[in-house]
Amino acid sequence: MGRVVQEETTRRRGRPRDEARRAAVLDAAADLMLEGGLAAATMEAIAGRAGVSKQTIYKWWPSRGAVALEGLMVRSDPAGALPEGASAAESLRVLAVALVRLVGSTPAGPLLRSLIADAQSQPEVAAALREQWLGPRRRAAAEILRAGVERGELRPDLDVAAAVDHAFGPVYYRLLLGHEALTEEFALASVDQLLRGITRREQPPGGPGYLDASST
Amino acid sequence: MGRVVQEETTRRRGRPRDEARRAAVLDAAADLMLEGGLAAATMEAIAGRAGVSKQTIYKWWPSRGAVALEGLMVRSDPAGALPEGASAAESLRVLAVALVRLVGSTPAGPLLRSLIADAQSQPEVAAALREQWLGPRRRAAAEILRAGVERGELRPDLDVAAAVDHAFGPVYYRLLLGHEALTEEFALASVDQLLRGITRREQPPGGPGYLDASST
Amino acid sequence: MGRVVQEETTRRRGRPRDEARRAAVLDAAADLMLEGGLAAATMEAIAGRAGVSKQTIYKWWPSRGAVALEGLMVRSDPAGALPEGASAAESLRVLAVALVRLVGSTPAGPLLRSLIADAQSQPEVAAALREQWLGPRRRAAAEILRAGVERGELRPDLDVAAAVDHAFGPVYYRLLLGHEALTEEFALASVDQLLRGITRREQPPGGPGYLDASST
Amino acid sequence: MGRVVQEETTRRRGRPRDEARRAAVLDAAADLMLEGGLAAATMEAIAGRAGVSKQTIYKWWPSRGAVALEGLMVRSDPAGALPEGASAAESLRVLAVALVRLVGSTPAGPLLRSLIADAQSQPEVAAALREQWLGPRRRAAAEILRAGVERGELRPDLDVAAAVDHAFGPVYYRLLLGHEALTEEFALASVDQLLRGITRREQPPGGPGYLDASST
DNA sequence: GTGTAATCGAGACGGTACGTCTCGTCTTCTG
DNA sequence: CAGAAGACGAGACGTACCGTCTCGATTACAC
Repeated sequence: MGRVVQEETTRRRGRPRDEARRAAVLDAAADLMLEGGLAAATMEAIAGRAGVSKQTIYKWWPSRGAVALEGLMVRSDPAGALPEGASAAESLRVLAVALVRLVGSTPAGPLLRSLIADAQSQPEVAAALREQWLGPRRRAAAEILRAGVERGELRPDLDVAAAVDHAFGPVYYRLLLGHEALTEEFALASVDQLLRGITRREQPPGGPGYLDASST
Repeated sequence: MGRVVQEETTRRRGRPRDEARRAAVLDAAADLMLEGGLAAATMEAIAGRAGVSKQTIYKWWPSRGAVALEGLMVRSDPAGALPEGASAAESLRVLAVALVRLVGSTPAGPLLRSLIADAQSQPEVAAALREQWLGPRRRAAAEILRAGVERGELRPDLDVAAAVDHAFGPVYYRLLLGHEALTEEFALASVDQLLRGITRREQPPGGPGYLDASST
Repeated sequence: MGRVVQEETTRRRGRPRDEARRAAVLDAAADLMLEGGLAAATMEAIAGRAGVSKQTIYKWWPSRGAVALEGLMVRSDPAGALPEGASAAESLRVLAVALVRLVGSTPAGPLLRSLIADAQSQPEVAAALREQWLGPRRRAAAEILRAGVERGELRPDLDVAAAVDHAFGPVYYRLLLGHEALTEEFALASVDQLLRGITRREQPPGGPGYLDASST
Repeated sequence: MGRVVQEETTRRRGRPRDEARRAAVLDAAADLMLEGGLAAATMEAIAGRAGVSKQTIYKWWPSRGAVALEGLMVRSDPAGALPEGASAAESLRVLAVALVRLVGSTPAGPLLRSLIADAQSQPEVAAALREQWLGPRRRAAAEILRAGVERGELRPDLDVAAAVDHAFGPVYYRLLLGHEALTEEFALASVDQLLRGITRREQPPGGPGYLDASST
């Protein structure tokens, strides 16, 4: 009945983990990345800022990347309610806007950039990032697309994985390269651009016009 | 019309820069990044491998990022001949394939990943990367798109910058996140997906079908 | 006449101290010092080896030195029976051989070396060592010498404290520096060398008087 | 002819070692041991006090013990002139007084105590200490004794190594245990006590023969 | 029996120092 | 005088113990 799993049946021995410190570490890491970029978020700085010893951090996280990843997961709520019964198009737009808001207005942005940077040289970070961050989000988007195909909204020959890349790749591109501002309009334009190519057309011009996306 | 700038007019005094060493440094850096990832390409390792003193490297490059950037520029030839008189669609496809080949089959891939990682914490690296790497490539693509608009191939209300992001963002996304293979087919699919949305349609289905891209 | 103080008059409440663990700690400490030198006998290692928590050790001993000292006292039996009515010479020889056997063939050797090492930087250890270990032994030796003087065996102008140092100093010297083997023969030679200088002679010796040394 | 080995023939390349820093490290280590005992002389404290980075210390010395040993050697001048043509007795007295002055009035005392403490758990320190500190001093004393035997001053059946222990062992004993003051008078008394037993006598003594001790 | 009080294991925690690593600067000597 | 060789200060790395501090479980006396 209870949706909360009974995980406290076997009470572990010894002094229990101090959850306040766990949060302090995650906060400190996020703050430092916000302030000075990820180069400023050294283990020693995190420990100092959090008022925690380095050993405590190493006890619970294997690397700086793991701290950042957990901070990222904590700070990004579980996907935000997708509207029930919405079309694929509408659902994708919600996801895109949520992503931009998350990385643009919360500590999750610097955290995510930090993680992707670390992932370039640390395969474990890359794997964790794909599994814990990217995977769920891509699966959610893929599910939306698959449902759209089934409902006849989208072309039946759709390459779902590629479509997800087309929708969100441009957002990550701007996030990491910074050559242009990462706005909600841009994210919506990316989704709409995708939709223009994959929407099933009996009645062609039902989709949004290219630059009208933000006006929707 | 010579595209090579006359840079040797004023012969500088003293011993001239040893170009052989310059190349050795760039080679060593590229090799190390290929072998052990960018974490292996420390300044000391580069100096040792190149048979050059650290000081010589610092003399000519301000940071490890600068070395990588120059190595990247050296290794990526000036875009390869674009077919004269080709359509915007064809030109973009050529660019996309060239990009995937470059980052997928040459030392430029690891170098580029390294640079983007460093750029997350070093604004100078980010700026240099945008100016020297991204800028020229985006300008080339933008020019192609603008020409396409002028020739009436593409919609007149096209947001050129966004379109460039839509064409190449997915490629960088896969390059950096590694969740799916970065193939030429995928790059072509990205371009085609873009084209489907921005091609001017008197005759609607002239563009390629979504999954037929690679067969073109 | 009972030498054991009545210490159990006021039975304390609560769970009493577990004497088996007390012994386990002392054994573990001694074993570790035997095996890996005193550097191996960390508090954590002792606790682990003894199957006891660190807190239990800190409850009963203030420092590692205190553990070692108690281990040393436990392992060195109460002086061994000195022969009744023996001469000062014979008694000293017995003490010397007992000392060498103790430090050479039992865990007391490493324990003692450990304690003296710690005593160099921890005054409390030094004090405890002098009071509990060195003091009783030196007093026993001094008493033997004083008795010898009174019986007319030894010179009346004997500096007892210095004589004790001359008899046992060389033994500690070899124990700690390890430049030569610490054998029973050597210890006996040290005692005999002392005796040759302090034994009362029928005809006063031509050599230098014992306490006149500094006036030379 | 020159007794100094030509060690600079092959000039090494690169920046030469900074001798000022070498001295600063040795001074800092000695100072710290004087002030706070050897426990205060951590590598980090030495580095900080000397205004030198830790890495520089580790570059030239393998361990804290090595630093202390070199400081000890630097601070104890090469034996001080022994009087030419002096008797064995006089020479030993000079050595003994020099030793007490060294360890009692200079930083060499704490340094030596530190080294002997470390030697208890680090075999390399013990070996270095025996070879570089104890060896030369014991050899000098042994040579004095051997010369005394040859000149007929001392008994021909003298066990030289044991005699050296008898002369200096008591000094180290008091240095390390600290149960009594380590004065020059005490050191002289130790030497004289030894001499009383090993000086050749016109009329053979009634006391026990030097090497017969263990047969008693 | 049922508190009540101490002991004990387990282990989290803030610290300090360790010895290593790489960075970027500097100093000297060699070609 | 350019450049290699490399010494150096700085500072983060990840580890090891220290000594203190919760916890919950256990044990024995006292009521």
